[in-house]
Amino acid sequence: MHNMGRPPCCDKIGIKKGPWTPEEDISLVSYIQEHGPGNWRAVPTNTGLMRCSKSCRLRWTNYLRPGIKRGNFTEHEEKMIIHLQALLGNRWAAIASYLPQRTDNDIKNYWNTHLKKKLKQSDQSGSDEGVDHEGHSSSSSSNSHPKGQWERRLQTDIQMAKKALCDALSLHKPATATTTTLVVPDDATKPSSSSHHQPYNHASSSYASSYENISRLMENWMKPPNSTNNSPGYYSSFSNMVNNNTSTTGSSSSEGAHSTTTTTTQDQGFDCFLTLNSSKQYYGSPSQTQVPLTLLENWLFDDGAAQCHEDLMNMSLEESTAGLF
DNA sequence: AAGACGTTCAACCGCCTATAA
DNA sequence: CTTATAGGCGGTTGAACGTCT
Repeated sequence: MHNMGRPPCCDKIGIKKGPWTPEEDISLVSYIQEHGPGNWRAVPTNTGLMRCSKSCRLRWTNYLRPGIKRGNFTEHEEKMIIHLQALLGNRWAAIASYLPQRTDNDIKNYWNTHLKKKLKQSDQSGSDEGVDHEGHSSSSSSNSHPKGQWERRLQTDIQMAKKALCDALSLHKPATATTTTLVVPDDATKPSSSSHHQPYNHASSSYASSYENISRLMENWMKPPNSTNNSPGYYSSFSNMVNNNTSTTGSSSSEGAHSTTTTTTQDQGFDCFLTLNSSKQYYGSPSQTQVPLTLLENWLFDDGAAQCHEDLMNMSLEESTAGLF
């Protein structure tokens, strides 16, 4: 019956598309409350949602998942995105793994709508922060390189190794194990593990508290949206409520090896990042998260590192791979 | 006031990898 | 080993909204 071609991700017949309604959101959220995220294929069947599994997953990970922050990127976050994009290329999921409250989609959107433009402008005015821009030939991976995941990981690893080496050589900070930083991007490219293997039960209590908030949200949903708000008004209230009340949320995430366990006031994204290690408990490999943070701290907060980074970026991939293989 | 134009971002598409059968 | 499938990712789209003329 089935040909060799790519199988459809879901049965297209009768599948609803487009924006999610509050009712659908409630349905999805309450299902996940009970069963946890994952096994997305079963979600439409069990919830009665006329959505494909992918759509459900996307809706959850990019919008409904507790602990995500929307809009209002801080300067720190912006800088991080710029640096990480230069380092990792357009690997939004990997980048998002360093910004626990942000989704890859959000970061991608922010990059495309704000940062790209910004960087282009600063590029034209001749003032460059030492950041390699998207579209430049020295960019790590986004353009002319193969798109296979392992290749991208390899590239990232190489870049990280370069950076670690540079840090080690520059010696302007105590060398805190920067040489073992290669693990994270790899993990970050395998966020699925967080949703599949995450011990959901461990976080169930925090889930529960989250969903108490969600039920309160539902009350809000029943009210007419705030007139001053735009279409996502009820969603905003949802997000705010969740974010403001899930200080111990062990959110499940398919975005990366992270969760949010920190207090989430509006501008605490970066603090959150710095305390990320406190959240790794849900995802095993406890040592893996901490180390790259040290690295990142070095080069994100040390302006000198930008220059170093630029130097690294100017190294061609071929150079480095030639040495490695 | 209204139409044109620009921007934002939620959601979709199609490809990829991992894995189960 | 091959095939089928689920889940994940990045690129792209288009409706909604904002700003300009």
